[in-house]
Amino acid sequence: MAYMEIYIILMSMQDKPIIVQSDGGILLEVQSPEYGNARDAILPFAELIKSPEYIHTYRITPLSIWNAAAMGVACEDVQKSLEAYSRYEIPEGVLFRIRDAFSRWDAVRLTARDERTLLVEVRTPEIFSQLTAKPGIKEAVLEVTGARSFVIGRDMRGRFKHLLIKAGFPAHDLVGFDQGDPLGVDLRETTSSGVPFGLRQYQVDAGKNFWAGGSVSGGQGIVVLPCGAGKTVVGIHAMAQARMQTLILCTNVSAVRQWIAELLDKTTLDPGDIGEYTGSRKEIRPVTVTTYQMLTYRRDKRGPFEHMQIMSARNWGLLIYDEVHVVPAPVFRATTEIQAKRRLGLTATLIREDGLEEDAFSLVGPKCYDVPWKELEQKGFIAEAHCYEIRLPLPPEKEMEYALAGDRHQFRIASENVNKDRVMKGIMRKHGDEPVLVIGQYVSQLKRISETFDAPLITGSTPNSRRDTLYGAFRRGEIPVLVVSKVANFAIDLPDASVAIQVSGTFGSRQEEAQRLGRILRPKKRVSTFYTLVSRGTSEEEFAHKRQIFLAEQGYRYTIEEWSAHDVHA
DNA sequence: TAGACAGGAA
DNA sequence: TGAAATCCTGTCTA
Repeated sequence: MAYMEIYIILMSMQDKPIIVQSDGGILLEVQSPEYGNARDAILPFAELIKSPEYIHTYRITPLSIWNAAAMGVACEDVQKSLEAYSRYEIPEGVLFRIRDAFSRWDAVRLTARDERTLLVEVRTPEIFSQLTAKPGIKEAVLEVTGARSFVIGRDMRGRFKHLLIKAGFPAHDLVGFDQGDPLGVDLRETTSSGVPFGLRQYQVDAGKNFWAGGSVSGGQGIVVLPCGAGKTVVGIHAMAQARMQTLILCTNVSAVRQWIAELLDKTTLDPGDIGEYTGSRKEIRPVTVTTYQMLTYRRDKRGPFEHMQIMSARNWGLLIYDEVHVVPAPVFRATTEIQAKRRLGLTATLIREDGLEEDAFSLVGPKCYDVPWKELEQKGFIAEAHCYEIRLPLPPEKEMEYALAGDRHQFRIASENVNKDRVMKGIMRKHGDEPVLVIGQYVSQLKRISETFDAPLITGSTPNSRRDTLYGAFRRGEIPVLVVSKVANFAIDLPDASVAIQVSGTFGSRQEEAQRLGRILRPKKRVSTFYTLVSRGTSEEEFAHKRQIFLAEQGYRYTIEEWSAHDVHA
């Protein structure tokens, strides 16, 4: 394998753990004693792309540089970090592109001019002519006020920023924000159950960064924190600092309820101050919590968005985008219209697959905070977890069927490999009396497992009342094994288990994996163990790699175990 | 007022 | 690449 070769080459050399490639890719050796330091040094300006066992690949993109620049990282800092850990000289082309990206940051400034217009100032006359020739931007120019400046309408603020980033220039937005109607909200010193409540240092820092820039540029940005690090608390903190009416957007109804529960638990707000705007309730209150689907609902494809008006139903002072990496495009479009509102995005990972990261950057805001993992590790805020990928053979009688099947069918054969059942038995024996959660993708496979192990099964068609009963019984230890389908991705109320076994994964995205694993690997007293079962030599291995990216992103180490047919039957 | 369930959307 | 989950609305029942 190629990775293995690279690994051998790396191991045979000196102690510096990274190699910068001419395409901007960064290879990081995981086994190096300097791994942790190098990772924390490059993470502010590079994004993790691949994370197989020995070598992780990061990438530097214009967007990753702008995110860094927005957080106050300078070009020299990037250069120094790379030089400190790079085994070889850094390719000149890469340095050039880093400098170029930095030079584009702050090359275009947007400031308030009067009640109806904004002033755009660009760094050089060359950039001026380049931009004003662009379709869309050209039409937006109301008046040219100099060789490097022009005027646009206030209503163009979002559209302009969007066009600008597509043209390769992130706008530095210094226009400022609407005041928003006031809201009397403070953090409580003890939660409703009497437990002392205080912000953790990194939550304070995240809040500080979000407001950095004061009245003109403070109050827009994205805070990146791993699962379980208390993103909701960061949001609540921002509300308490803003003291303005707030609209909170979530991915699903469970998250809506969770937010409301957290607000009641940790702030001085009354139930009457907080509204739930979902399918079952339509409350608009000083603090309103809703779903993205609610906003994007339309009766038929060409019809209007029927609930989008809640964006302007009140004079909101702050918008919070929970899980900002999954915001649907229409919500971004709506967000272009309301650039005068303060906006906080919360996420565990900025990366999304469809290229909407530019929208998140230009319309919600640049990244304003992420935590060095080491800090979380040292303080025990990231769960201690052991992750195993177990590779096992297909049963001999399935091999021919697999070889002859089409791509789609192959994945299913690999997923439903019956050898997995045997391996599961072994795992359960090993963990004795610990509660075990079995997670899978195909309901038919899960049914089989559920029957084999005499364990209850929860799928999408399981009514909520039965789910609650089963969750409760599992939590109390009355049920040793619980089998769940994709509901695990969304169920916030899924009980903690210290052992999870994933028997089939998805074709799907990293976000989905992130969601799923994040729920399981929540910080808890006991060390958790996570197993992924993969059929060796099948298309499943490829998808397993995607899953590993998340684990590495969250700072987890994992181990690969190869099981032979003999091991499986032992 | 709450719930259960069907149907459509993406 | 496909399967299965979500949310919303609307209707019916108690």
